[in-house]
Amino acid sequence: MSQQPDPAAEQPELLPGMVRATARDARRQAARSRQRTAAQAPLADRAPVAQVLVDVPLAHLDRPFDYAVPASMADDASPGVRVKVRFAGQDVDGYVVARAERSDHPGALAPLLRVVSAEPVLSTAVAELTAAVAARYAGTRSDVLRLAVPPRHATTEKEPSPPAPRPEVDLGAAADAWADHTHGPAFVRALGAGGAPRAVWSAPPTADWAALLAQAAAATHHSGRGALLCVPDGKDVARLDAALTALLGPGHHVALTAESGPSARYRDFLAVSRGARRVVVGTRAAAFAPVSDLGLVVVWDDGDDLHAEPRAPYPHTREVLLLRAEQEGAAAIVGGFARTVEAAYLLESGWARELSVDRRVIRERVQVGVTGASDHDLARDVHSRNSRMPHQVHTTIRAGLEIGPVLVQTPRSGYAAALACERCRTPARCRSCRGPLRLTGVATAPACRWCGVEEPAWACGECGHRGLRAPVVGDSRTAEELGRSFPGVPVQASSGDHVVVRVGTEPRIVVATPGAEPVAEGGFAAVVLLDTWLALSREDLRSAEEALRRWMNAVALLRPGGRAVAVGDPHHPALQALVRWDPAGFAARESAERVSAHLPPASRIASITGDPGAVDDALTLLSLPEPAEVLGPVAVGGDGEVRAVIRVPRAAGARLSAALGELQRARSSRKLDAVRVQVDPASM
DNA sequence: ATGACCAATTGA
DNA sequence: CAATTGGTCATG
Repeated sequence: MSQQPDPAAEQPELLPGMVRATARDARRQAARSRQRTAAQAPLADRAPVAQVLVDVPLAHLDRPFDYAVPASMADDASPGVRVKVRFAGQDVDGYVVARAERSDHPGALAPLLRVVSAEPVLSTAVAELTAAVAARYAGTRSDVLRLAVPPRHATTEKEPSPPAPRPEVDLGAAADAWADHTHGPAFVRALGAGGAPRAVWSAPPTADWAALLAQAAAATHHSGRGALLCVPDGKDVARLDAALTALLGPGHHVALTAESGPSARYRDFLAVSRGARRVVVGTRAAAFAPVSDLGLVVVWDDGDDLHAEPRAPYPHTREVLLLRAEQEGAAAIVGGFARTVEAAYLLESGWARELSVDRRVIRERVQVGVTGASDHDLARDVHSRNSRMPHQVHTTIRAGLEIGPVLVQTPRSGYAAALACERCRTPARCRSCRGPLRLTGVATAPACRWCGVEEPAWACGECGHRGLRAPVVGDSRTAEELGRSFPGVPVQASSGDHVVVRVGTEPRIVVATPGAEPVAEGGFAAVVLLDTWLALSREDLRSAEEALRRWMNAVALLRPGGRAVAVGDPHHPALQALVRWDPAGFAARESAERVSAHLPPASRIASITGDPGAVDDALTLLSLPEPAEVLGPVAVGGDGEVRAVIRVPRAAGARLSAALGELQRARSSRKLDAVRVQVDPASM
């Protein structure tokens, strides 16, 4: 034991802070001797120190603390178990992350109060993952842990998790299923041989994506490793669940969804954490599932905003899974019918390879056309059904009904609040600030959403027309109109809380909002996309990417040989990409545009939101990496809050996250007003 | 968060 | 001079 030299003895001229530090040392010394004299229960013979992550919401306390392990808890207090400890005078919950022979802590250690349960619920891999996710999103580990570990359910914990039967996987059949994809069979064989290939998968229209992913999971299972597949919603979980059951039989996999209650949720979690189930499918919450010996992660349709966690620190499923793939050496598939710019970036950076089907093959499978409202129709009747549903829509539906069911996709009602010119569909904008106009009430004048100026005498800047069109054409009205046009044909609506999951082969019309499209047995005979201009008029960075994703997801439901028609502007790049079925080209172009506009994923951005004073303090406290740009702060929402946006080149992304984490720790220890920090916010 | 501690400030 | 308030630091 070497004695620390007393700084006061060597440096006569002291800063005031150092004097305080000496006083602090004296206090600490006193506390130490007090504890040393306290009566102690016998400690564990081996590894008497437990490193514990305590569940406190403070950023600057977000690290493990050492505790003494009483002999009575020596066996139970293993890494991953829940414990109760005394912390800052309070009894708090925590997780043991490791056991050690000794501690770096200079003082005496407080003992663990209690091992809540000997069930190890936090695996080493997931513990490391939560650290990486917290660092990446400048959040606290305790917030991430709440997303990763479900609440305990004591009665469920007593039940055993029956082990899965030995799987029988036909690796050859799995490779064959992917035969029409370039490199597909090789990819699947690599999974089966224990490899960790990484792919961005552009699924071709009509593909049974769930069956293909099930084959990939089965091949991974064959290699003795686990697989984790995350999809946007419960409907997709059900579809993948069914595909896995069909392929592996029951008892090999588990489906985790938000719908199941706390007991079922914990039971399924335990089946995974105990290693009784190695194939897991679920929604975004499943991204943290403690799959043992993880061999493959899959995110399907990563552009769907359901993959963005709405709770702090707002992690995205794709990012969580890609972190896992890196940390656990697993293979990865980022798949979808459409392609996000983030997926395109994975290819550009060489992190992943492309899995796709030759475009010539795709064009043989489905035909996609665009039809605009003809000038003739517009001139005759601007309000008419004809301009919204041109002649070609009716012929496509009629031809489709000869063969089977027809899907009509219509944007969600109230989906875009912006108004547009009734005649030429140009979005209506404020004359003073160019902001979008909206209606605040039924009998009021349109007003600007940005500056609030009213425009009672608005006229279209493009065509001079004075009529405005409110974009509220609900799916029920569309269904009504179609019912009149096709008498005798059953018309079904699928949207919101009335989602139709499956339809059969018999002719019918299904009117669905994006994301609520049913799957048709054998595929739809025809697909119609209405009001495409509406999705494109949205005020968002990703509106074109998002629109194309929704259209492709609908068109993909066609049967081979099916036809689709979209009503819209044939010159719009998103519709051209749809017609050519070119998700790769579109994403690459968007990606290039983002690079030149310094937007993600080429840049990393973060937002700081809160009261003006708090945001100001935060920006002062923040030591930004070079180079960085601060935009704002600007007012956001009606409650007096402001938001500042920080932008750095992607290479400085990790340093930005670190600086923001440092900011949160400094802020929390100095009791400054809270600000909300979001790294890569889902929407701006 | 919560508490301990110290220094500066206030009031009689 | 004591009582009160505010800032800083630590939490094992």
